[in-house]
Amino acid sequence: MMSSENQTTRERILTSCWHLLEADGADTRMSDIAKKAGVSRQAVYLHFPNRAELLIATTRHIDAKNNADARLEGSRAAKGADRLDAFIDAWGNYIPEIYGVARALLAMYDTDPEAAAAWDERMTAVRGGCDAAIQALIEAGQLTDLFNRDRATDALWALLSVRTWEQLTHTCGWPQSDYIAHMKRTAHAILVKA
Amino acid sequence: MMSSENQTTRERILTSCWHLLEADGADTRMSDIAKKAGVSRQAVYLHFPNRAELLIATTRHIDAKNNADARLEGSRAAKGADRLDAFIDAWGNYIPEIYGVARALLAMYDTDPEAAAAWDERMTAVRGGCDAAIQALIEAGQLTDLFNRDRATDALWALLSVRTWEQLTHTCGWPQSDYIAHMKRTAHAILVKA
DNA sequence: CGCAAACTTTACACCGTGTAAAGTTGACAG
DNA sequence: CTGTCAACTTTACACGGTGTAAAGTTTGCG
Repeated sequence: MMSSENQTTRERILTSCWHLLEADGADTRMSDIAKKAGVSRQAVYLHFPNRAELLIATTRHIDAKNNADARLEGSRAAKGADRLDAFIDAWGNYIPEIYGVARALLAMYDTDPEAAAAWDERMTAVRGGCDAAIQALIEAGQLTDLFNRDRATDALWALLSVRTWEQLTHTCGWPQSDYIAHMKRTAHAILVKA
Repeated sequence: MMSSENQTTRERILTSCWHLLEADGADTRMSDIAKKAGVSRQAVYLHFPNRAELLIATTRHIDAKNNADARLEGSRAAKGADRLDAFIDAWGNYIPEIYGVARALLAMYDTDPEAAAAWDERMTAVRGGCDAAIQALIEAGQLTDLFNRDRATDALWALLSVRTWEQLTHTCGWPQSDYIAHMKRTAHAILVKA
């Protein structure tokens, strides 16, 4: 059934989508993507049922290309506050990679339930990473008394949101390295026992 | 020219828009607003040239109803870290008031330049408030050495963003008072000299 | 009476998404 | 060399929301 040929076109659509979202922004149209992939607009619908699913598939494609799981699991060895830092490094430096698609998905969050569900799923996974980092702090006896586990996870999760990254790096123009440093400092200041 | 009658209809549209955005969310249509105001959809266009301008006018209307300026200027008397707290109280407790319109405006940020400009203008004003609070810290010799004035303002601004408020109170379900307390604690932890 | 402002009603252009279906192309199986 | 099947193209269209256009209605008022 020609799976290698099929993959090639499908992949061309995915990477076109990816690159357009990175460059042109969240309002990229189906026809733009098709054009860039060198394919008719209808052909896109042969591979993806709708815009939301295309975007979702694109995130998965990016994850695969970036070994996302490996990058985000790399922090497992570290203990206590070191693990917190490792997680901030891993996730904080992964945000730029997915930012384009994230923006597009967020833009349709209010109108498209499928897009909302896809985004929520991803963010839940990130929250899982936050929780693991907090758990490591607890095990090392380093978590402030001011938070229980849930609240500490919420606080870290909010701190590391894509929108906060967007504001500091894009709106305020902070270099990525400054963003990472600031997040580590802030996370320590609010979460780690003195 | 019947300015009181005119105002009445215009105001009915504005408050309808306001309440619908608070209840139904950011995807409220022009026709919904018209219906709620007891007026034809076309009549809305007699008062506002387009959706963006209606939303902008609605924020101004809300500001007027809430004495926004007074609330946000109330912190002027306080000095140093007290002023920081006063600003967090004022702005943090004002966010819920404008959240509905903010969401709608943000939703069209990517597609409508007018909406983007209006939002940016408002957020610049908030940044001004952040800057004044940081300035108060500097004057009291209480700002950490780790930040210069600009960076400290950026950090506070990002911390107090509408989206972070949204995530903590809506997604995580924090009570408003917990949000305020957490923001004060965090702002102190990262900005105020020990 | 007659004008004018505020509004209604009807109609339509525009855009982007998604559906539907008939036509083209090329590989490969018998 | 022929028939078939999958991948893709082309054309056409329905839908929903925004915004424009223009003719009609109501009401107050000089």
